[in-house]
Amino acid sequence: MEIAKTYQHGAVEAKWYAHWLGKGYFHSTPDQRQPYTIVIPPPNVTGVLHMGHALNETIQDILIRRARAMGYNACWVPGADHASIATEARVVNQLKAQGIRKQDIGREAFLQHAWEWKEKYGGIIYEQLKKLGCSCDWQRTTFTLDDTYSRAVIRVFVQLYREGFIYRGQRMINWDPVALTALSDEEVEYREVQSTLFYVQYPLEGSTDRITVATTRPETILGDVAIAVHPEDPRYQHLIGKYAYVPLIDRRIPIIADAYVDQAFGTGCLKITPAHDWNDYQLGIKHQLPIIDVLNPDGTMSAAAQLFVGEDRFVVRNKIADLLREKGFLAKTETIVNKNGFSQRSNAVVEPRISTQWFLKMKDLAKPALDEVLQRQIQIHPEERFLNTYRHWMENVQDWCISRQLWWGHRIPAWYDAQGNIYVAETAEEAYAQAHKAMGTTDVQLHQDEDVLDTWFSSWLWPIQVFQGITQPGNAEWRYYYPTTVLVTGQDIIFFWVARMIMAGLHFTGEIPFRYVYFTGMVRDKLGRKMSKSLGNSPDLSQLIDQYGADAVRFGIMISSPAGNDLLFDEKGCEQGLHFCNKLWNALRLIKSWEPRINEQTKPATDFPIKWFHHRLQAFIRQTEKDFEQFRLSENLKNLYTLIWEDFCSTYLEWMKPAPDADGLQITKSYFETLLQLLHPYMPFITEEIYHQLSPRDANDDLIIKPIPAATDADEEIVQQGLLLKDVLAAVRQTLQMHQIKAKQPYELWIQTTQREKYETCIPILHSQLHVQNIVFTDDAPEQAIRTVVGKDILYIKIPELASTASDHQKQNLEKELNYLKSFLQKIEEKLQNERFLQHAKSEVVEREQKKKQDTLEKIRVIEETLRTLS
RNA sequence: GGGAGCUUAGCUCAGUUGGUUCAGAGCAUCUGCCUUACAAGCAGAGGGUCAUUGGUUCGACUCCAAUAGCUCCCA
Repeated sequence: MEIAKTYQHGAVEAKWYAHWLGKGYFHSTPDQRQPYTIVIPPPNVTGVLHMGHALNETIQDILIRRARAMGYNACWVPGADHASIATEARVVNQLKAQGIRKQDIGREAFLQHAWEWKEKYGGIIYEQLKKLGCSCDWQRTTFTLDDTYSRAVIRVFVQLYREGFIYRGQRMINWDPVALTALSDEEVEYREVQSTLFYVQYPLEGSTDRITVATTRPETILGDVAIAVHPEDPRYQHLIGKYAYVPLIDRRIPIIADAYVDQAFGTGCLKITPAHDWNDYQLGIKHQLPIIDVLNPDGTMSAAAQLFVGEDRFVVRNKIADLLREKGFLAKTETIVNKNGFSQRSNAVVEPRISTQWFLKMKDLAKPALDEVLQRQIQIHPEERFLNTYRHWMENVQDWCISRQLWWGHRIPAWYDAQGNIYVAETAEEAYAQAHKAMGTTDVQLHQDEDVLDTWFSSWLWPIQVFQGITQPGNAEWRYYYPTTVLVTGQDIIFFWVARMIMAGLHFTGEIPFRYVYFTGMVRDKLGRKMSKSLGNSPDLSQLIDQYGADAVRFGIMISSPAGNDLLFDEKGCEQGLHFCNKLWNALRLIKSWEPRINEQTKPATDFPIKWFHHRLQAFIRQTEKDFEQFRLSENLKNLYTLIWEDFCSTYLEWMKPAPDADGLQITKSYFETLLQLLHPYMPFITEEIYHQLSPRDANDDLIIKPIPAATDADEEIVQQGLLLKDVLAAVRQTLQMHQIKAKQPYELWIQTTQREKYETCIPILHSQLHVQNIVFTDDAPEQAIRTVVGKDILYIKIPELASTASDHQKQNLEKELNYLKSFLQKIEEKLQNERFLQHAKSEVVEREQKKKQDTLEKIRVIEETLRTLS
């Protein structure tokens, strides 16, 4: 069969994905083997795959494919979360475009629209994962709003409520005035913005003086209830205990002292607005100040504000400033940079707001979750970077606001009676039963809480509930797959997800949810900027795959992403991947071209290449085992790339030319197969394709499931001999090139060495690689020859017409080398003469230094001799 | 303001227990090649005071401290 001259990725990738699926290779069921389990960090159902996902999912696929080939029962569970805020926002917008408001159609109808939306767009991300080659067990696809999953969420809510972890209370929370919902602390992003600092003068009671307060939020002065100064601030001692008037509305407020106030900021006077600022809220409680909420939920001014009622907070900010200026209360303004909180989902400026919400007490849940990690029951990679972050958050954890004022999500299973009593139960029937019992009558009307739960309150159960561990505790699948093996996720959701999954795992099952956590960095562009929609610097993944092929894209992503480091994505990497595919393809073409020629071949003159590559390969397989233990995927891929390109293609295959015999061909194919196996996790499609092109295969003989052989011991001696041979080849070629000797020009190679046996087996290779006429061993320098030095050996290139000279360049190089060796030697000698070194250093170290000294002396002798004959 | 991390070749990064046969890779650059697998290729070359300063040590890219610059997290 004729093999195409270039590799065509498109058709090949579609073909093999369908083949693997058809064979059921991705599907896992419990059996005798050890499980290797990964649960996908569920992407938003609203999402399309971006580069961050691509990095994440590629890593997971690499781990799962490797595990599958190492004989584990590999199970990768895919799925998505329902993304309350994001999805609801999409659906609301879609309805708005049709002139429909969600309040008008009601909860039921709205949810129907939302489900339709989910059916239509929710699967996009799965198709993209398939395109990328992800070997997920699609039969296990889970969605956080599935019926059973929802039951699990409700069940744990009820459990935690009964255990006293969940409470309902009025507290200050982060409010998203656009999405009209509470947010958790983690859903707020703080970013620097340019703001105006307004210096507002408050008239003092019983005086014509004024006190000046600096604020970036003049609209909130309408909610001011006090002015605070530092108790030791000499400027304001006389004012403590006095009263001032809020400009424009003339509210009489006290001037209080509190050490919290920063004397250096602004004027050293702080206005206190407990309803609209976290710190003011605390101060308000401490000093028993009233709370005046001047904002409506949508960020407009409330009736309590008295002025500008119903107008937006940002509009009012300017209007108030103008009015203050007009009335003479505005002393001055300056521009400053401060940090504002933004909603991760809607990007609205978050408003601190006092509101009644449901909270989960975190302290007692966090403690065991921290301990397990500190005791390394769960190992974080890379640890040095993220363990401290994890610990810090866990030690300072705040209660988690878990209610959201939305409809798309798990409705809070709490019912209220007319008196406001709360009944928390898994079903309405149970809630009624509770109410009947409590009230001693069946004449009760209950109303369920309107709010839903934070999306993360469902996804923290993910590793347990994808195996029904909550709804069917102790079931066989759960027992088999849980705890899962490794969680791969971005460092940005360490708190959202990782920490809470560990808490949930320990609390609900008594076991950790996974043994390893592998954190990836952020994907940035090649200039180091975060990828974002607004910058437009995020490449379209589908387009990238169409252009380069999924294998090349996976290669491009992995080749530059060491664990935990940010990945500076550059399309160049994909191009390199594409070239690599081409290289592999051509290796296939070469090997296949040998097939019809094996009969012509007699036994090769040396089996050194075969021996050498065998040991080289064994050493690599062993190293690979270590690399995967330490999640050093990028390094492993780099080394594999070099092994294939340099050692296999440029070295081994060249050394086997013009063609091997039948046995040699067989061995060559088996080497190639092993390389393909090692590469398969990174580049699944082309490796499977080449595997099948290389030899006819039985029906169930596919690379994806072919077990990777265990490494045998590598003979370091033979590996070294290969390196020597490579050095000799390079030295001769370099010398020829420097003397501008054409490749076809005949010459003789004389070798002066004390390790003749190392050369002898390789002479046929020297002949085939160097087009040398004759090779001889010598003990003396021949006449009329160019010299070059390899280690302790001297090579002479004899060309009758050329004088016995070296180029200046070559001399310089030798001199440079000599200087280096001499200073090297000096340092070794100093060391060996140093009493304290001999006393303190281990005996192996001293021996090694002595060996180094001998070797170096020998090399120096050789170079000096060469230089002498050159001059 | 509190905390963490980073700083090695033009760029992106390796360098695992301190001991110059380890200062390395890829990309980029330069030179020579259309050698019958591959020009998406082959064969070579150049390039670094390992941020700075001090300390520990017989010995520091590696450990410690300070300084500078960068990044991230938290408030």
